Amino acid sequence: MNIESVILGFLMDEPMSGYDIKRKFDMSVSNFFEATFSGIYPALRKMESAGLITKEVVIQQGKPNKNVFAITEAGKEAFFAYLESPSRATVVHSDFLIRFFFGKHASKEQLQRWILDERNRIEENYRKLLETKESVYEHLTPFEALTLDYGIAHTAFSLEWLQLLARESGMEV
Amino acid sequence: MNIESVILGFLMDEPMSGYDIKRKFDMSVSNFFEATFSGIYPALRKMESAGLITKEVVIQQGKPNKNVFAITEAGKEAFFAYLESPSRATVVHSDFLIRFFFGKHASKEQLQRWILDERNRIEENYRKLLETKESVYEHLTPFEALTLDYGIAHTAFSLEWLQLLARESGMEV
DNA sequence: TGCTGCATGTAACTAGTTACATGATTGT
DNA sequence: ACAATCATGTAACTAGTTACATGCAGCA
Repeated sequence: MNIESVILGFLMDEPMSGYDIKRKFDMSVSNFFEATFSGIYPALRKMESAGLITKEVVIQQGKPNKNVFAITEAGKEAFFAYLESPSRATVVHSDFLIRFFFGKHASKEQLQRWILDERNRIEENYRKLLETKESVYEHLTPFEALTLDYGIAHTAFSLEWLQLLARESGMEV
Repeated sequence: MNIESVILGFLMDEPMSGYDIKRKFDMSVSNFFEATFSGIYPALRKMESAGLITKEVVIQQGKPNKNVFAITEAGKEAFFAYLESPSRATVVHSDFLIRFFFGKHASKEQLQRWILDERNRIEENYRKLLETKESVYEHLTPFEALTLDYGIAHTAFSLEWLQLLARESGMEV
């Protein structure tokens, strides 16, 4: 999976602007695939050149104009080709776990800071996911809803383990 | 965290060759940071130029010679500077969850394949982690042992959820 | 007066991956 | 005969990130 496949997946439902796409990323798959504007805009341009999507400029009043992209037949084929391609293993990059692994070289203050920062990040994510669930859950496909639930369960799991790691490494929690 | 910081962390304990370092990656932090030879060797070269490590050629009988790298004072400082630097959020890249999210566009056969492949990967990882635990657990620092236990618990969690996702999306499991 | 939201993009860089390339030894 | 282990590396590429750059509308 790369950013292009995911954008094509979004455009399977409805045409969107780069800005819409960014919001869609943040509200749906950001827990297992993050995207930035600097990744999205060049990707859209490239996909337009390749004939996978078409651009239409929409004039708005009181807001900047926007480029709305729609998927083409070639784009749909590319998306289905992605679904057919062999799936790849999940990749995790955890700075927290790397640091914790080397914990014997760290001061108690450093350890405490890492745990606190990580907890804050996870808790914020947890709140965000619950909020998303409340606001859009009934409009989701069963698959989308399940990935959201998975995200919530995963966050809860991480939080519990973080607490365990804190306790076991002598932090007062 | 980048590959250099992790290599420095390994070399804090003992000098190692690129090959040793690769094995160390695979046996310890591969669940939250993967590395390949093509990443390790250039990194070692760069770190040697920067004076963070020194190289010593060790002649072996019946085996190729190896370049053994040891951390320098400057290297230790760089490692401690890493530990002091602000920690970064965990990044997950899950092809499986992206595909599952777009499940409404997939055939039952595709879904089944994705779930099966993912299960095989997780189960293999689970076996690997248990094996690692059996063979080296007593030689680990408490921090290393805890990250290993976390990995095992996390794998179990993923497996349970995978089963749930399979059931909920109409797969016979 | 300043912040947030809407909206788009480029330039320079970094950090990796994939594929290629080699070769001896040990075990099955 | 073949695979696995030990051992090192380069070249070309990809896929992103960070920082920079702009500007209007609406709200407080």
